[in-house]
Amino acid sequence: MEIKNNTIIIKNLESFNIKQILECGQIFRFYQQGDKYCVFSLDKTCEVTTFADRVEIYSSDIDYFVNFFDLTRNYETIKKELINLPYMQDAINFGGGIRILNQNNFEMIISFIISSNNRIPRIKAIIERLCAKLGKNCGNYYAFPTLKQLSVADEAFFTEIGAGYRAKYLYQTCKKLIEGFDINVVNEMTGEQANKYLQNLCGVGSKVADCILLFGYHKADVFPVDTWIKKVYQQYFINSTDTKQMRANLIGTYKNLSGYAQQYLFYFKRELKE
DNA sequence: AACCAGGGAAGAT
DNA sequence: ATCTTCCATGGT
Repeated sequence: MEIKNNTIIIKNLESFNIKQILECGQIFRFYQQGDKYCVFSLDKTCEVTTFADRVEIYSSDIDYFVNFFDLTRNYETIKKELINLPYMQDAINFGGGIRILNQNNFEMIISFIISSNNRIPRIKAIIERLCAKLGKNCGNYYAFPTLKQLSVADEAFFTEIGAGYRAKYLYQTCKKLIEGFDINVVNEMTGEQANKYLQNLCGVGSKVADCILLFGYHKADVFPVDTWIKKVYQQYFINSTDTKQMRANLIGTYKNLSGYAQQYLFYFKRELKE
């Protein structure tokens, strides 16, 4: 990786594929424009362009996006450790350019409450309306609203932006955060403790908690079990419907690299649907 | 334990 | 073309 002016240049394309990174289920605020991707996080944005020999990330906040794209972590090491574990060979061959983004914990909490029992295009649309209504105008896009900006929203507001029956979850959770529920103590917890702790928020069950922990706190000892992971598990492991057992067995299998394994498996299964 | 609560995509008929 | 299912969580 090198940095020139307002551009990060990445030459190791083996562990950086922007399509894979954006489409493995961890982020909702991005779109493709011709040969480049526009990506948004809080009030920041960047443009990612892939060339034959390099990727360029253009932004006025270079430091933010070095961390955001997790560029100081060695994914070769992670893949080498995982490749010998069950079903990782095909998944890593297919999606070896995946990285786990370092996203903002508050943005992840709100976004993944919206994600529950929902599909990606609709999740993206709800979040866009949320930003447009309450977020700072940053010129050609809107920032993700701050907690303070969200404090004016009532349940009807969340219904208006199309959140459906999640409206009351969002309202309740914002209220709890405004009242001082601490989302930073999670950093000091194990995945297991943090999963329980986040379930104190309305609309956050075990799966949503794991997504928040993996994408908002980079906790890799969790395993979000969604419908695609259930398919993987039933096909390759045991034909069971017990989600808790699946999660425990998968974490038992992939240990402290569970979060990475989940992303490789999710992307592999969701893209191939086989 | 079994059901329902937006809404829209995907699957089934 | 139209009907049914699916999706995570919380509440009944």
